[in-house]
Amino acid sequence: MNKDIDEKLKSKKIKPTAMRQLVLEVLMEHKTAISLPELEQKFERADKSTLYRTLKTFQENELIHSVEDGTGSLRYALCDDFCTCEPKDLHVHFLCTKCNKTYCFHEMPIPIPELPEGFEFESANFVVKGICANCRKKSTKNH
Amino acid sequence: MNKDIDEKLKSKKIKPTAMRQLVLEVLMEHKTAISLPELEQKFERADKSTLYRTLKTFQENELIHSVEDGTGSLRYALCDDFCTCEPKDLHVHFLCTKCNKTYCFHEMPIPIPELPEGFEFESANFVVKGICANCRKKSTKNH
DNA sequence: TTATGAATGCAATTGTGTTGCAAAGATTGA
DNA sequence: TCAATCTTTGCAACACAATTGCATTCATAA
Repeated sequence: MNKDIDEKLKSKKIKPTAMRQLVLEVLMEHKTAISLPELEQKFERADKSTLYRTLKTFQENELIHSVEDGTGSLRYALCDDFCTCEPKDLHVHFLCTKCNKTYCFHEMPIPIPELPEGFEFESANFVVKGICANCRKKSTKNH
Repeated sequence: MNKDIDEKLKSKKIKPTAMRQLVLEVLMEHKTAISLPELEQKFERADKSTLYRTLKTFQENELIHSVEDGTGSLRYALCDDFCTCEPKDLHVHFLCTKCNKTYCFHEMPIPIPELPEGFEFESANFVVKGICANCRKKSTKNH
């Protein structure tokens, strides 16, 4: 079993069960944010609620964050190493309307707008939609 | 029946049926964005799928826009008079985590970030979460 | 008036998220 | 080492929003 995985779990104080190791492995291999149903399909035979609770645990311990990308299902992605899921760690996400993948733009912080009098900021969800670089390339290749 | 309502429908080329007049009336009275289940509750006896299709029609004809506010259900709100639901008309929405209302900040356009090479912008959904002015007032009153 | 298309109402289905509960597994203290 | 306890997992069931099929009703135009 990959050493990286156990260390990542340990650093977030998550008990490294076999299931959690497997889920984290999938999350690390997957370059884009993944939904619960998608995660389910990555396993031959795994229980939905176990995966669900695994993701919840990961999220509570700030190993992953979730994105409401408007596809109807929440998507989850690994946090950066020093992410503590505070406003400073919020970043833009990009949903490709062609391949339906959701990218984390970790290096692109969400701009915090000046709110009207009396409104108090807590968090934000910023999803840009369009065509990703990969799909763009494909669509212009045979042209 | 309110003259405003018929004119609004007419200007968007929507046939003014009784149902549509009623739904638009509710949308105009409601100051915040409303979801399909919420809309359903505004009527004694109205069919879900009719309301659903009414909202779809309104949206296709750019009378209303939808927000994915992360509450699990899409919310709909009236567009500004000259809105054509293009990128220029995109604006920030605010979800109050206390009263669960979603506000349109029509005067606050969504900042369009510089995307990485090859990514193409189409649309965006920007939802700020926090405490709204109304809830803030309430919570500091008896203090 | 009749033929046509649009709108509505009802029932059923899909898909995602969530919970209850019992079994299995891990941990701790005697 | 064993028993008691807590955690995790697997299965079943449920809640809820969104969506579709189909028959009926309604509006419109020939």
